Amino acid sequence: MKSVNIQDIAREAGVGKATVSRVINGKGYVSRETAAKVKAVMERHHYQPSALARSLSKRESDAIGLIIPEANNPFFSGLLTGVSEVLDKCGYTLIIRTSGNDRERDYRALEAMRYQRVRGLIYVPACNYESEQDFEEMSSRLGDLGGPCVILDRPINKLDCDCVLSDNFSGAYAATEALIHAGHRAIGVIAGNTQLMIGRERLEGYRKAILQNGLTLHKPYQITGTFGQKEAYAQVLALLQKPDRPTAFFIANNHSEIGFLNAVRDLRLKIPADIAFVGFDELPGQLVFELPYSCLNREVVQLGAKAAQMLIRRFDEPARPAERLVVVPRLCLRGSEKRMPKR
Amino acid sequence: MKSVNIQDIAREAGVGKATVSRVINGKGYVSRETAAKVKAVMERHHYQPSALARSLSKRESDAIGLIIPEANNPFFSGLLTGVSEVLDKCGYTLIIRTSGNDRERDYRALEAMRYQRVRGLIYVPACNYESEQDFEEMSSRLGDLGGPCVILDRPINKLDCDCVLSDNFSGAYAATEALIHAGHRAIGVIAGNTQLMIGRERLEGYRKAILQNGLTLHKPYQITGTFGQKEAYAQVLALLQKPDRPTAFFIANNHSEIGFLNAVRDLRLKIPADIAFVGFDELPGQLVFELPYSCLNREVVQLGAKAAQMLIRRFDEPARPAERLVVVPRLCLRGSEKRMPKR
DNA sequence: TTGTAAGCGTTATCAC
DNA sequence: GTGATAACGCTTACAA
Repeated sequence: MKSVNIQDIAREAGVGKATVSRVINGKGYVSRETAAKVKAVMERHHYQPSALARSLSKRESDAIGLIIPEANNPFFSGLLTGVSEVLDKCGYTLIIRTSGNDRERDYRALEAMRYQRVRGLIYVPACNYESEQDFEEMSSRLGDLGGPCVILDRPINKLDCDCVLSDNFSGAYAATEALIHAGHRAIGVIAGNTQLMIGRERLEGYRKAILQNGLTLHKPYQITGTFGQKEAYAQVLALLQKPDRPTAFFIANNHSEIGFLNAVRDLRLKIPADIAFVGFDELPGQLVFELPYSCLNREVVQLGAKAAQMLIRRFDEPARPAERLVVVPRLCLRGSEKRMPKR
Repeated sequence: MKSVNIQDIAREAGVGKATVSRVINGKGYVSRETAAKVKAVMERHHYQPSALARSLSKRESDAIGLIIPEANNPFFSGLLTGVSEVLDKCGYTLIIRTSGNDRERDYRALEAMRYQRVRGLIYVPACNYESEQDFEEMSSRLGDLGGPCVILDRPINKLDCDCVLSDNFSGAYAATEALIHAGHRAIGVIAGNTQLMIGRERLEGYRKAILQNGLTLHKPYQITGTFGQKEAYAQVLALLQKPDRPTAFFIANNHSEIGFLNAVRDLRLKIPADIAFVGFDELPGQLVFELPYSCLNREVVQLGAKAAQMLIRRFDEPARPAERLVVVPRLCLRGSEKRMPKR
């Protein structure tokens, strides 16, 4: 890591390093000629100041941390894209870390960010840290960070902090209602991970829509606590083989949706003739194959961009009360929600 | 960015900061009791040293840069995942930046990495920098970086530098040969971006396979220079409507494959009965939908992990000759390559 | 308008 | 074993 430093430049230009610093930062008085001379020397040596030294000296880094559960998931890589675009544009540096949805790794990621003295953090927590103890722990850790934080996608209750969230409840409500409006009466739900708050919110949206529309909740139609594709597959397969199976499903997440689709395929059912549904988020490749699957659509890249903007804004107005942006997912009906006349 | 520093700890523990430093780094002599005392104070204050100061002092940062064209693409987010896993495990910090396949942004990314004084760089270039001038420019910039670099996926000719590449030629050759072995004689190619070397290598693999197997190259069957889905769509649509159309295609990349599939769908052709193919890389969602599309499969996450390992290894052995890892894509035949008897 | 010098939070080199 | 002290490369008063 040996390279020319400000001192070298100063010496060669025959000025003091303060002057070079002024030139670099374009502030403070410095005469036209001196500036030109210094610039020439800098160019000649391809001089690039050290962010390390600069941050240390200014007591303020230009690095921003991003913690996401996984990079290899279209939702999170969409967030990353949005964040990255904004930060690039604004001249910040992006430090990224994944938690694998694991609490310990999440803590380690937080510590790594503190170690790097990030100016701020954009954070998709591995879980919601709901118990009193977990919450305290998390509050303390976020406090130790020493900079602002924007919580993204997965809320942490009671945390007085900027956040960018989805309105999971409304989304689920709208999706379920779309099925009702299409004429369905027997509607099931595949709720996904109800350990996560977003999972529970979606389940509640479904329930509310059912009840508000004069239908009744039917326990066996509610597949909850399925965390992955496999579990969803098995449970959907079982439910669909019963005589009084639902005619439609609201499917609260991607993984479950894939399990569902596999089950439907194995049972040789037709969508939507035999079974209808509305999902949450586009499936990877759904647009590629132009499949007529209805879903709740979130502008994922936008979500990430918003979070980054919010964080940057917070740098300028540290005292402004915490902001809470809740984005309502857009319902995209493409046909899979339809109720077909009995054949 | 105000937090307790090594001085505060030293004062409170009643020792010198050198001692605290020794405790932090676990090297140098320090008595059991002193160490315990210091550790207690550090814990009490949640003390975390500053990577900034540490790097500056050691003249060596633990940040590693990653430059990729886009984050929102399964191939690159797979690389990112692999890189990230290895770096996390080895205690490095990951700084990421995207180029959008744009040369200027690529340069800016490189500069950002230098600014941050990354210890090393993992780099998927925006293009191959093939002209003499571009090459010189790039060499110089990589040299200025002051640390080792691993080139990933897209080679830069003549650059004496570690790299992790795919054997595009062999892959294309194998894919084309699979079509030949399946009984096809009229085989086309959709070569994608022949501006990029990987595009040309794939085209060459196709050509060699055709010739080596006693077939002849037919110009109209070779769709080259298509950069995206739209162009591929239009050209495939045109070609497939000709009377002497190919019975099969080797499709050199994802975007082209999507264009191809759309054209095939719009012409109501059946795969593989009417038209067969083998693609390069899995399509996003291909596995989800369990589509029987044959392709060349690269262990993407592995590729990223390999690059990271190679970089880290280079830190320890700076003098070792440049390493060049060329991974041969694995051919996955799932049915779309078949030649069906004439109906 | 410019230079000097005192930090910023570490590590590393010495003496003790 | 331990503690001053001088780097590291930069910014920022403060003088000049």
